[in-house]
Amino acid sequence: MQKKERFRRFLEYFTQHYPEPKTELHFGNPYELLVAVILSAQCTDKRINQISPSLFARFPEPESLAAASVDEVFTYIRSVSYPNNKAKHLVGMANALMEKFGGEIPATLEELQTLPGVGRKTAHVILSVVYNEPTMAVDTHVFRVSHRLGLAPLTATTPLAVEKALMAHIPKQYVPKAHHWLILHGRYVCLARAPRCGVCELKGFCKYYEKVSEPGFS
DNA sequence: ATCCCGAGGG
DNA sequence: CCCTCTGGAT
Repeated sequence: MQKKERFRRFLEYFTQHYPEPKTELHFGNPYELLVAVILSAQCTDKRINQISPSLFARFPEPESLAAASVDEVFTYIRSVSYPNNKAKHLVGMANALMEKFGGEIPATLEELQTLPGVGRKTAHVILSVVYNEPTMAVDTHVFRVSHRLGLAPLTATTPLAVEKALMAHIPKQYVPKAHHWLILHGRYVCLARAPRCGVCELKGFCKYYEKVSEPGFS
């Protein structure tokens, strides 16, 4: 099957069945989203949503977070992965927001990536969700699902390469939605360890299913 | 033992 | 390129 046809069927299916996807992280403003996305690295959204209400109540805006001690922030996020690093990142991020951007969340990839704890993936999420820009954040789900479905070539071995492969074939107006579609599919159907091919509606054009359903596959 | 919406440093 | 960070769920 042609790559173009794979993308067409992928977009068609989710447009039909999940027309308005959105992030499952809970947030009330761009600042809260930025904090939540930084915390979400190598951690489930569910856990972030469990600790974020008390964190946002104590540090409701960049000013209070910038003035906080790393030790106190740590006590709010101790149950997420890498709490020491993330506590430092959050305080450093808030200080950089205050000093360089007047407390506002910047709207360019370059500016966002200057913030401590904000790499290419997090910056793309902010651009996509907050500013609705056609950018593709490639996380572990997007990376895995893109390869399995055959939306990214096996030669795309880095997140950036997968990002370029997806951007080359997804119409701009679908990019923010496609980001969520790939994540949701990875989270609930195309699981890393035990993909639920039995209930997957996309296996008809999935390269991974094509392989695992071969007669002699072990 | 492996995975979860990665980033920073060597 | 590699390594480290490092809690909780499965």
